[in-house]
Amino acid sequence: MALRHAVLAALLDGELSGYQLAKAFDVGVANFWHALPQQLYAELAKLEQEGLVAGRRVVQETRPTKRLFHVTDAGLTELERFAAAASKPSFIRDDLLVKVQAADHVDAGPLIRQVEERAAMAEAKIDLFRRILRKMRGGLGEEEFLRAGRRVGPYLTCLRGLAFEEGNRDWCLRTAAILRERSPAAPDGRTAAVPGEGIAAMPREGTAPAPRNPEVAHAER
Amino acid sequence: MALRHAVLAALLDGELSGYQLAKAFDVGVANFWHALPQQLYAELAKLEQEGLVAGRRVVQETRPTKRLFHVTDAGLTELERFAAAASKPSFIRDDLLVKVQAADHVDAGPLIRQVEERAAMAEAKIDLFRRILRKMRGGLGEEEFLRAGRRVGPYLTCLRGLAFEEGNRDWCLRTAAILRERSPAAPDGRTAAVPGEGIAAMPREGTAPAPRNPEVAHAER
DNA sequence: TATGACTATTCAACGAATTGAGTAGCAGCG
DNA sequence: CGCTGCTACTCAATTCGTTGAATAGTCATA
Repeated sequence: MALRHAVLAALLDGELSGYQLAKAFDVGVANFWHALPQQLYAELAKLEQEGLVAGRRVVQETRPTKRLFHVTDAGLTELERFAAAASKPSFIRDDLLVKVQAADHVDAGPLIRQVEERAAMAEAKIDLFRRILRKMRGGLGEEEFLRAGRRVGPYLTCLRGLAFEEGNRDWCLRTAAILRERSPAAPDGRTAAVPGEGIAAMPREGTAPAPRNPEVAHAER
Repeated sequence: MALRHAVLAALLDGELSGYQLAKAFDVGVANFWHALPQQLYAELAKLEQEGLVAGRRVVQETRPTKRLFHVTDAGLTELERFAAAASKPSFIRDDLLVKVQAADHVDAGPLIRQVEERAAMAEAKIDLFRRILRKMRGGLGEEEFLRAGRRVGPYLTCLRGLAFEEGNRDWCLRTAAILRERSPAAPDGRTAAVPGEGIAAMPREGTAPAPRNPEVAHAER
């Protein structure tokens, strides 16, 4: 139930069309949420029905007519309500982490390549975020802007995005180096996986009073 | 289509029941994916049908009978295939970031409280991750373990989780401090929001050759 | 001796997200 | 002149994820 609020938050800085919104949410710049165009159009329609946003039609000379949306007072009230309610914890969902989790059972070559690719993507995002931050604070220094700037919300979320991508890059580079070193093969990848057993991955530590192994009989299937 | 692979990856270190799997995926320890028990039971059933995992029934004295699952050869092959295929970029979805994005339009008090609460949660996870890492590497130093340890996949993903939570904590503390300083009110929160206009949040920079403002006429609704 | 918490799983219903396709005019390129 | 790509949006199908509830025995706590 939070896409709607993400949309409201994104519209706070001025009118946007569904299309512009989609750009903002799609490409890397979605540093606080992610969504596809179809979802956004659908959400805008719902928000408009409920009176939380309002749109005005803008006819253009050379391009298709578009509709620019802005947050209404009711929308602001709803955002206020949302902001005061409890947040659910954020969680990561990342293909690449799943693959690294399985790293010891899987061909290291392609994995290393993907981790390094991801490092490069992170680097690109870091550059982008830095540019955006510079633009937002205008001539001011960061501390100054954060103390006195008019609108710091987007700046703060962008800072989080920056730190996230820096963490990503650092971890990817280190991980790639480690996997490369462990992988006895050619410098550009290409290895057979070394199976390797043991050492529990997940903790499954005694939260309960240690179930003193109540297993008794085994029947299959 | 990656929950299945997350399950396979989690089962690599030994048999788990749906329930145990749910624990691992639910509480903080899901440092590479997140899912609810119902999803996991459903996914296990599908995986079993497709022969990617196999379960054996374990009758227990005092507790309900459970089924322990392990990855089959076909499952390993599928993981291998997955690991070699392209990854989709990871994205963040976080309520709290949405709220901070709207920080300038919203009551600062509850927000600050939530950000600080999140910092504390991050701290707790940091402790947990550090304990897990220590346990995984046994007596060895980190570098040593990463060079020579048998199973580094889970260690590496846990390192990412640790760095993520450290980033979370640092950002939350800084953000809380900034919002507190900007908020003219009592030291424990309670402020009226300062509306404030301008400054574009999203970049919407000229990716296309600068649409030289083709707006012409406005009609409403 | 209730009470609630844990183990272990299943079912149903709903809402959210992804996939894929389609429309249609304009701009720039070779 | 045809091609690709951009703006701007819509529709349908399907899968994925969340919410809520139920069952049923065991164990520790008050």
